[in-house]
Amino acid sequence: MSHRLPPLNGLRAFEASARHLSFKTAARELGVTPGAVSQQVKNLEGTLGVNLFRRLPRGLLLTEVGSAYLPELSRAFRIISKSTEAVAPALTNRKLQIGVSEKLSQYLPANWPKCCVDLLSHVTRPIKANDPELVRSGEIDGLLLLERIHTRGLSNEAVASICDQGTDRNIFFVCSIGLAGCSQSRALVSSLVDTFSEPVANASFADNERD
Amino acid sequence: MSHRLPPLNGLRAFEASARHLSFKTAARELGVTPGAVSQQVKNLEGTLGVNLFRRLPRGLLLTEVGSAYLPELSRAFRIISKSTEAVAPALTNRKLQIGVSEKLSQYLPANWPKCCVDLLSHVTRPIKANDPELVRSGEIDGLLLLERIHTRGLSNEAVASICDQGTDRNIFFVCSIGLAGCSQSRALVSSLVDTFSEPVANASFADNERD
DNA sequence: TTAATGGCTTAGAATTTCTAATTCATGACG
DNA sequence: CGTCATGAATTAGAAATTCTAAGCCATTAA
Repeated sequence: MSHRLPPLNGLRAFEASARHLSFKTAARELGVTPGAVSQQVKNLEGTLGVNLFRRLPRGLLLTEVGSAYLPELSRAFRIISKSTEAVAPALTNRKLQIGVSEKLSQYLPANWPKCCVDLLSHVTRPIKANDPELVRSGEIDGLLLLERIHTRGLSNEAVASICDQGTDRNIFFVCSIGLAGCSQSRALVSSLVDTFSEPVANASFADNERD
Repeated sequence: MSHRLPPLNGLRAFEASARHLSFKTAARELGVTPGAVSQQVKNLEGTLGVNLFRRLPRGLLLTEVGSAYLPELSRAFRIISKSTEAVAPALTNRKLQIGVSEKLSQYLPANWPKCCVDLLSHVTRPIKANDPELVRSGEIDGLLLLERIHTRGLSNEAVASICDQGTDRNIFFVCSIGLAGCSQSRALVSSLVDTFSEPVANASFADNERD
């Protein structure tokens, strides 16, 4: 029996937006721009012929239809998610969701991490982020910054260095202790080292930054 | 809580292929070419890191992993499908306008579809038609034929078989992808199956037709 | 040995999806 | 009131994905 299905990516966009009641935050979760989410949801509404959200100037409200739809979709996605985990334990070698600071992203190659051999099998495309709370909350797995910041309880290592307007600056990798040194982290770190070609000397550097 | 989801279109391709145990027939259901389905599934297997099918020279076999995965996915898709119908009734309350080929109409009961219980609440009385362009243009919703025809971008499935002068022939149902599997289509198909009393097996003989 | 079948592969085309930039409406605040 | 900041809507064009078409291969059947 074949299924009648609306556009699946639109559903995913809707599900995330509805959980956050925000295209903006949904976009961050999905790793795309808010405009993309807005378009996906709009397209979904178009094919369904109903409105799922009421758009407010500062956010979203679910319509009645939307709130009837959401839990079902969440359930379906949860089934997919769980059964996928069960079926492909290889995914526990899952890709890490990485955050990169605005500043640092200017120094990364245009379509990093795609440009690094094999790196995309270890990390997803990064979102813009500065906040280690995102790591604590599990929203992202790791964070790359140009400054050392206050990260009690999190691993925070200088992993490479770049030259910014004549002065050397370190790249710091923030992640949970448990993730430090896992294969994905190692792949990430060594790709950064390669990219910026000069491995960081070991003990000196890490401390010339403010919090 | 965000979901870690594999490529959704790949999942749909896998689910259809697994039901049919054939990329070729799945492709018809999905309205694309077999190559496209093959690619989607392969890509899915790649991101999962496991094989879902064993490819035989003449068809497919589910791997252990694949057969554990299939029922869960079917369940998820069914949830999506049902909740979508519930949520967008505008799309589902409408009777489908059906076309039937001259040839086939000779084999249908005299006052079909009136003779089939409940079918008239799902489809209107059919017009005579052969041309899938009418489906593309939206002039009709579905087309019943005795031959497989070229229908790029449309679903085209063998749904029942009749005996025509000693030889078995299939009845093909052409409709837009979006309409495949909707409640009306299901009602139509199952009434045909009932009428001609011999359900069509899924992968085997539905395919000895050329386009 | 020949024909047919169904999956695989590949380049390039077609389509979808995304980004980046701008616009708009609202609410907060001095 | 102005001025800002926020978040959604809307574009054109770029980027990425997905599809087709055509040829290949191994297998089966006649």
